[in-house]
Amino acid sequence: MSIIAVAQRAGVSIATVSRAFNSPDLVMPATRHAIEAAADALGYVPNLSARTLRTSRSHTLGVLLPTLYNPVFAECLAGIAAAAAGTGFSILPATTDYDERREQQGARALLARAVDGVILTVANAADSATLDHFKRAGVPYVLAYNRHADHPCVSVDGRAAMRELVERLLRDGHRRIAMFSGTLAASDRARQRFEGYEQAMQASGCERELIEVPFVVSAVDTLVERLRAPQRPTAVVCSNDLLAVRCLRAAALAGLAVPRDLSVVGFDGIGIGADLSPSLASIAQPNERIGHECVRLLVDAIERSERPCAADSLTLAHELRALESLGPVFRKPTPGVPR
Amino acid sequence: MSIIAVAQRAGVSIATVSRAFNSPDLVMPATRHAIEAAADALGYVPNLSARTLRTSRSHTLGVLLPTLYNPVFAECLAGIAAAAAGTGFSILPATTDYDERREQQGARALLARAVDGVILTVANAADSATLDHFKRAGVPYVLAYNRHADHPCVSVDGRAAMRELVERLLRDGHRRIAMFSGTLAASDRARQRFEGYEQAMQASGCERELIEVPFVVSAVDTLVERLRAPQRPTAVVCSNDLLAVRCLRAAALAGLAVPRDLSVVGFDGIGIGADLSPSLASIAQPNERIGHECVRLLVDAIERSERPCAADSLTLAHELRALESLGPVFRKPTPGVPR
DNA sequence: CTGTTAGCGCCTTCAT
DNA sequence: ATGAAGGCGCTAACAG
Repeated sequence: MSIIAVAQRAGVSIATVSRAFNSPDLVMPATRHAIEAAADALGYVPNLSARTLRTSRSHTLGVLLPTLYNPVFAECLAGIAAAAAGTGFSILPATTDYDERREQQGARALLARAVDGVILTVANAADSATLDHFKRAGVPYVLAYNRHADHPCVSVDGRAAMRELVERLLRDGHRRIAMFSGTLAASDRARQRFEGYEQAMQASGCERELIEVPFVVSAVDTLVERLRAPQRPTAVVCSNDLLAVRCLRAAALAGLAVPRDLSVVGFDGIGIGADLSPSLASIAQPNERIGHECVRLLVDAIERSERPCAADSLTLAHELRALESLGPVFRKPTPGVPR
Repeated sequence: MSIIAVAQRAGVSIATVSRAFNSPDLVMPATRHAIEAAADALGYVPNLSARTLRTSRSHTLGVLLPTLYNPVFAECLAGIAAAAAGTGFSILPATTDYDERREQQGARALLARAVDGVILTVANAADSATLDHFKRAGVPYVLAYNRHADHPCVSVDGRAAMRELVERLLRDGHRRIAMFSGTLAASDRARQRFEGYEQAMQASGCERELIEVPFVVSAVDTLVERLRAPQRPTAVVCSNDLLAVRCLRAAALAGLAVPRDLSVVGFDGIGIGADLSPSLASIAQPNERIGHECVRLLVDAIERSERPCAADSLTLAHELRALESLGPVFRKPTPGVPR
């Protein structure tokens, strides 16, 4: 079933059929209708490969994300998929598992598939071989979650968000506020969030405490130990929700009630957080919307035969989801004996 | 950069270059090497669209899943993506949000993209317009999670799994075991799991209790109410982990300690379950592996120009993950006053 | 406004 | 074992 059959049935040439689909206003309404009628009488579906071969436009967006095991990215991908569906682009997802090599492989695979653009999250936007790769190849791209002045990004201001959060905790009476994070070296986002924590703490004169755990590893044990010590924190801010969930668990294992003895706040706003008990307070990012906006930015640029540039970057609003794990105000803890 | 440049540089015809890539044994080792050398000296990457246009093989697998907000499917998709990457197929994901219309749309979109095969999870394998659609179009497909004698499926035996679980709970001394499920009409899997529950309960002579909640809705309230009643269940088995998480929350809100006062077991084995507190007991499905096997089945068939058939179906082993929310044995509850 | 025509890059008979 | 040549379905000049 090709354009030819449609042309014959409609009694026009194939060029007209092509035009009727691609530049409808270039063809007389009458003939256009005849063509449309013929097309769906025959169940004609344009052949994307032929079109791609001819135009070297694949109408495909590559998506390179760290992992789908973190709901943040799954949610973002859902947003991307939904947005793409509305634009006639399809998406080609790949995950990197936070592995530099897999990131490169993924990039190569996407390039081989001739994607028209790429949406990706990298470890360090400031210095990413993968990013260079796309840049060199002239492939339009947008970063999701990463924030960097030199690249087009769709993100929230993690630094400010974390600063505000810590300021609020300080206002609530907390003094020993620790930050729980994955390896800072492995993620510019975690670093930016840490900076926000650092700034607020520094301004307050309170002592900072960073509990950094090697990536992926559960790290609950480290935390339990820390939470059992006499000078334990009264609040823990986490660089992401998955860590915050573990923090909740560590608190339970350490015999602390959340939020009575300890406030816990995550970052990301993954959906399941609200269903936990205590429900997980979090600095929520609009994950789905981030996906949407990435697609919009990218597709807009592509359709103008351009590439998104740093100036197109979007900072979306975050929202402190003050759920149960964030205590209302801090009451002086029973010293020594928690629980 | 096309096959022509490679041919010139290697001093052979384009036909030979094509063969060197597709049927290496048809060309002399010497010329083959020359071609390979030329190819990667030039950084040649075959043009998939041209190949697809010529062979009408897109080397793309459609993936139609209910949602990525449920980690089960995100995990499965990760498995699919990983497996596909190893086979030269790429994947084209779409989600349906459990909506019949979106399911149809998705199917149409995949068909329009000329996917070579489809991996999907439908509401009811026994009667699915979407499935018919693919069947009629002659598109090879494999069902993930669904189980039905007439279709190729990769799944675990949910009925048996649930039966075993309930038998174990009965052995542990539980008598009032309730099942917590989404709308049974909306999912054949939930129905099969319920059947397992039903069988075991019936055999034991204990009274069955199905707590069915409308899809998507949080349903915590319904459950809290039920758990506060005097004749409350001592164990709740859930048709999936997301519901089980809500059950955990409902228990907390009802003032019940899990597992002391109530055992809760989910279904699916989503990764985050193990990090909760109490950690979520669950009948774990090998989600990633389900994805892998779907790809394998489908690709094998496609490469033989066939379609997977019902006889190819795979039943993978499930595993009862007996984590904290499943109490060791049941101790008679303080009647009337829980907590 | 519509038709004719020349490829896009590749695979695949058919010869040799 | 290799080469020559046709055509997959479509778009984009170029004519008319």
